[in-house]
Amino acid sequence: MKEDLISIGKMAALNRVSIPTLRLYDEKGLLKPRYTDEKTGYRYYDINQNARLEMIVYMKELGMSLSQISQVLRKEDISLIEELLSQKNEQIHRQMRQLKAQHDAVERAISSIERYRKSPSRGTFSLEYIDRRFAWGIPCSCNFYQDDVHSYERVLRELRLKLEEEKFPQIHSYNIGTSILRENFRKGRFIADRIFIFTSTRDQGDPSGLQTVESGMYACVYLDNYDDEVHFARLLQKHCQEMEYHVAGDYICEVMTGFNVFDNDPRRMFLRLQVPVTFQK
Amino acid sequence: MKEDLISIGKMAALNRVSIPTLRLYDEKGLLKPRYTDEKTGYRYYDINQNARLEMIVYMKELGMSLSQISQVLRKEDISLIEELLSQKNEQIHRQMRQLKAQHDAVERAISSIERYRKSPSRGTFSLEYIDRRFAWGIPCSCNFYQDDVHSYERVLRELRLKLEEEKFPQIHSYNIGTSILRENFRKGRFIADRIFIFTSTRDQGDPSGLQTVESGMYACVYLDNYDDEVHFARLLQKHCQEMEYHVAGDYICEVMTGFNVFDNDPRRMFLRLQVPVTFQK
DNA sequence: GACCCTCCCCTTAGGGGAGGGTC
DNA sequence: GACCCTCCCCTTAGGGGAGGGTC
Repeated sequence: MKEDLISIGKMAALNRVSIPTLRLYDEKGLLKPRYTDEKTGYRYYDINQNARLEMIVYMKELGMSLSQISQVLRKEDISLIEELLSQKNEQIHRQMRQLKAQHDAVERAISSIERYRKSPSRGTFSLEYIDRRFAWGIPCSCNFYQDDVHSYERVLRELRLKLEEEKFPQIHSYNIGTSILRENFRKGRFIADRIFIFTSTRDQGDPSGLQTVESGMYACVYLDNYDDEVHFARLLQKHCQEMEYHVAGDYICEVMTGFNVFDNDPRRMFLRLQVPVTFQK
Repeated sequence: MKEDLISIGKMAALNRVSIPTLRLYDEKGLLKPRYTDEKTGYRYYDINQNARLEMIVYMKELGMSLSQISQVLRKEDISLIEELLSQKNEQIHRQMRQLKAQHDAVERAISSIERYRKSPSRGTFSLEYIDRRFAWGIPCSCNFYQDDVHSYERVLRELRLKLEEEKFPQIHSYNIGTSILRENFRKGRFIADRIFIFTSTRDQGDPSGLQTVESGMYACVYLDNYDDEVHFARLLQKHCQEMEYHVAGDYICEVMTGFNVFDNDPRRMFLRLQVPVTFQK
């Protein structure tokens, strides 16, 4: 009988677990040594306890927590295992979706930084083809072009609140845009129309308010400070006149990156002002 | 100036984080309040600190740890962010692979339990078509049919050790098999040949020793205790003779489930003894 | 009265000691 | 001399108090 008993070190080596792990399992009641010396406190395991330890290791591989494992071992109920495994399966699916969303967000962040690196200098005009985008947003509750300096941030907070209600994941990783209606822009009236995020794909359950921003040629100007938006928007408008571009849609101010760690000035951002244009042939 | 300062509660509500979170960020130096009253300890934030808090929340969404975030914020180095994001991307891929493996293991466990529920009673003979399987294993270092009672477990441990060296994931979730060469089985000589795991797919990097177990008709018998293997293997052999099956390959003893929590007897398992057969037409 | 403060304890699954006995 | 013991502290990112001051 006695020769079947093995020390904690042997038991640990046999099953490739650590000694502290076995002590923890003893404490939690997951695996009590067959015999514990009352005087010395030495733990002695029966070699047949390997099977139980293997079960524990197996269930841990399945991603079960120690308390779940201990439940299963106490009740010896196969239905309970099945239930826990089904739950586990759902949890894994949730984690996968989350990981996928996180991956997308990281990818967005990386290309956003890359784009920032290669951004043209302040005041550069461009004429670019921009692919179709999708936008989700709300009307601006106040005109931040006129109101006080914090009104833009209030509007932004309203948007974020709505996004959270709609359960958008990673809400900080989308480009933000604000628009001015075509007619207002053409006449130099700065009246904020909508605020929204751009999302290139429509995979997140397609919240009802998703709008399409059509592809096309856009006249753009780049800048790096929010305070200069109005000034450069006027220059953009003049630029369109000079180049004889026909303004074909609403003006958009797009924040190209959420990253502005390198500067503590919150008004400093990487912006692209843009307006869709067509040409007389 | 003063009217821009807001209390911790306001700051928390504005950014939808908790008050303890803000206290933690203060302590860790991630976000120090603009002003802290020396007498009362009250924290007062500047409304412009929202931007920094948003950055922190954003980086957390990307899955970065607080210490990484604090690094980034201290150094204000965009290359560091890019590096961390690339690392993060790799980490996400690792986690995805791991999650996938865990999912497969859980699925295996669930169908294994389902199969156990529907298993025929002890001693039932069957003639089944078994699809092609893959096996990875080692020769048995001793003949556990003859040696002492623990020799099977020693051989099993050797297998597990090798599996770990080969970096098999979730090594407890595969069915285990042991084989006897065809000639030995036919002549009633119980000499253990190989011990291995069955893996239905060959997706895990295809370790070199992977062998194919061909599909075909198998004569089988089910039982629930390891100690009865030899007895039922002989019955299986006799059964083949009676039914005029031609034994066409090696005998295999397959452990159908890793789950034996419902019984503390380690020799109690759900087994299917099997041998491939052909027929005289 | 609502808000804020500083402790302090709690959560997972162990790892890494120190200081002291035991095979 | 190698092995084992019991504390005790440490890791993440906060959450939930208690007990006591503050807007």
